[in-house]
Amino acid sequence: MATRILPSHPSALPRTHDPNNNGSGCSRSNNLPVRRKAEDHPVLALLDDHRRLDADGIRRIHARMLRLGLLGHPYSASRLLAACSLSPSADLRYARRVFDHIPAPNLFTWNIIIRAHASAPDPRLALLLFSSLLRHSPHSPDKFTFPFAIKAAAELAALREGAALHAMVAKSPLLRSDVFVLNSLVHLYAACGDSNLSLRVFEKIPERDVVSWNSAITALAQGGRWDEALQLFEEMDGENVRPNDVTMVSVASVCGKKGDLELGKRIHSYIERNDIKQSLILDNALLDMFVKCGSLADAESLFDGMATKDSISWTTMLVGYAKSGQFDAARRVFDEMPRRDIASWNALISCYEQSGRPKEALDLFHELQHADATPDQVTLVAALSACSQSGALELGCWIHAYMEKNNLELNFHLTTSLIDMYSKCGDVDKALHVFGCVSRRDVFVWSAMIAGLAMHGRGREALDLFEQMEEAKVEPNTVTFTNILCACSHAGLVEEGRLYFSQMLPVYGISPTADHYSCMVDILGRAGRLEEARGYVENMPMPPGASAWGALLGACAVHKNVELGELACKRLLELEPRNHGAYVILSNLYARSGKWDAVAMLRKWMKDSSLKKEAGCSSIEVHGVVHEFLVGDISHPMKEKIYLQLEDMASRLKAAGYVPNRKLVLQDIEDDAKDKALCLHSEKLAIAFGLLRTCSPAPIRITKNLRVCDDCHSVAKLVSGIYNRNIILRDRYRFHHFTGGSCSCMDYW
DNA sequence: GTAGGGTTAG
Repeated sequence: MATRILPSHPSALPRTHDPNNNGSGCSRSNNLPVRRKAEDHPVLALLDDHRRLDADGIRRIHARMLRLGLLGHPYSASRLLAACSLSPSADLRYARRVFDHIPAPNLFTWNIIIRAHASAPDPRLALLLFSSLLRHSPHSPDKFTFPFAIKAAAELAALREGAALHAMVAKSPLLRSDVFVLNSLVHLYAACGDSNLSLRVFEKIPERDVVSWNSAITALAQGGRWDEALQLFEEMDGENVRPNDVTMVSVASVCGKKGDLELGKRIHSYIERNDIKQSLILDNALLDMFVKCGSLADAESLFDGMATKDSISWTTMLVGYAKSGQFDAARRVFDEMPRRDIASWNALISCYEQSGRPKEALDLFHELQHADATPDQVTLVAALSACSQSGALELGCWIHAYMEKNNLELNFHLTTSLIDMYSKCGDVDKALHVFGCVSRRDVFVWSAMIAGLAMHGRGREALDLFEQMEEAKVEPNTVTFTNILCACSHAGLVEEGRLYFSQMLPVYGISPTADHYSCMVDILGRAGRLEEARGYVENMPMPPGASAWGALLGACAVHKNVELGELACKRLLELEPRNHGAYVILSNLYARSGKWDAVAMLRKWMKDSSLKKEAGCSSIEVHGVVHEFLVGDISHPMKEKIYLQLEDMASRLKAAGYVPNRKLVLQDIEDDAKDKALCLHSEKLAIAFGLLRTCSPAPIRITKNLRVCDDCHSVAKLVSGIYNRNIILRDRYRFHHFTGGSCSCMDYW
């Protein structure tokens, strides 16, 4: 902490105790009608009820006190400072100016000004004032000072400064047994993320009060030690400390995090039985608990009965509906709530985005531009993630520019989101640019960049980056390794993949998870080493999941191994009976191997079991607006032009010798209809729209929710040559850059 | 001589 930059405090200057100096710069008149002690001047009585004073009232009293010379008296001055620091309309800059003009502030005055800053937006000032107190005043901090200073350190999660304060406390017998001081230390260590230290302090408190227990329970709750938090709650009883509303807030929050509805209901009735004080915060915590436990009915009935509600109450209900898929109800709550703050917007935007509804998320983000709220970092992370999902590069760029224009600080989270957005929207070089511009990178930032290079098939660069990450002494985590293995897979780097996989545990201390094994299956399978891949699946230390069997099935489809493919598909379907993709890949495998009977059988079976395929959906962004297409979509306002463009494409492709790949159509229909179904695939509609609405040299960027089909892949290649346009297509697994008639994936995906 | 610590959403 930069305590040295503290501006010198006026009180630090040597002072002569001139009775005529009232500290206001004017000489006191000797002609006061009645001489009275400054401490009981009637004007001070006006400050008694400072909760009711507004800024003007304080200013008037301040002026009178100046005229009367009362600010030269430490006690009277402290009364004014208390009023202007603690009144609800407190203006801290004003308070600070008053403080700076008090000639000899007493300890009470120091405590007030430190307290006021500890819970203000910049708690660093409280710590600066504390160090100024130490260095420039004749007073020593007391049992009142420390809780405020420690609170400031807690707000900043400043472990080093907090520990220094703790060390000072430990030297004084009076301080180290004061329950207020100790409670604030329990809170401090929790806020710094060290629940162990927090508990150590708690255990040494000689006479614990309810706040001690609450602080310790909260420390455990926030440290993810839910069961221990509940255990501590039970222990309170044994020590004859009655839980209060604050206790129950933490306990309810733990129930929510555990998702334990039964326990939550018991807690709810405990609150009613034990006459725990009602509070808005407690009601909100219970609401949140019911929502997290998935009981909307309980949440609704509590919400309906609440006498007062704030935007947290409304937002919690909104999230409840959204998380249970009732987006109309969520939107209704959003529209009905009396006051929407940025958090309400964030909640709905995030819910859309996290439920795979990026278009709704971005529509709402657009709506926010005209609303009475300002996007914050949470908003932008959610919006960027929605851009990533739908491939909305233009909007993503706009958000990036918005951040720069508004000097929004690029924290790790936002940096990661930006890199992820640029990578997933197809502009990995822009992602690299962002990566190169930030000076500090945590493991998530590095991992996102490695993932970006991986999905574009730039495996070598991804591995180089990993080496740089090691040189920068950033420890990789389990996600980093998934991304590295993914890079090896997309670039066909078999030996490298094998090497990194084998080093995970012995060198990096990270146990390979099912995901990592699946990546290995993918790496080996793609390279045609099917038996070795099968060995990985069968010798995993955990039961192989759908992703491992899926990787093996995909590899079998590429390398036309029907027997192993059937086995992998069977195992996959045992785990995920409704995995439509598995049937499609198996059917493609049969078709490629000329097993038409099997194709027909599979087709019939799928029809009989009325298995619904996840609808293929392609989106393309033009001038900041995302357009979505389903197969055969006729809902777009420009549908006539799009279908004319498709006809143009069909005739030019035919002239180039293209034959539709009917084998890929699973429906039992005539050849003509098959051709039609093929040419109406969502990615072709999006390509047609892209040809219409964008101009060379801008690439046509398309995002597809499923794996791109063989036929669309061939068409995209041809279109890139015939129309001389670059097409960048992102499918569920990777990017395809189509240029001059060929694709960056070398037809291997 | 005055006062203090702990709690809810995204």
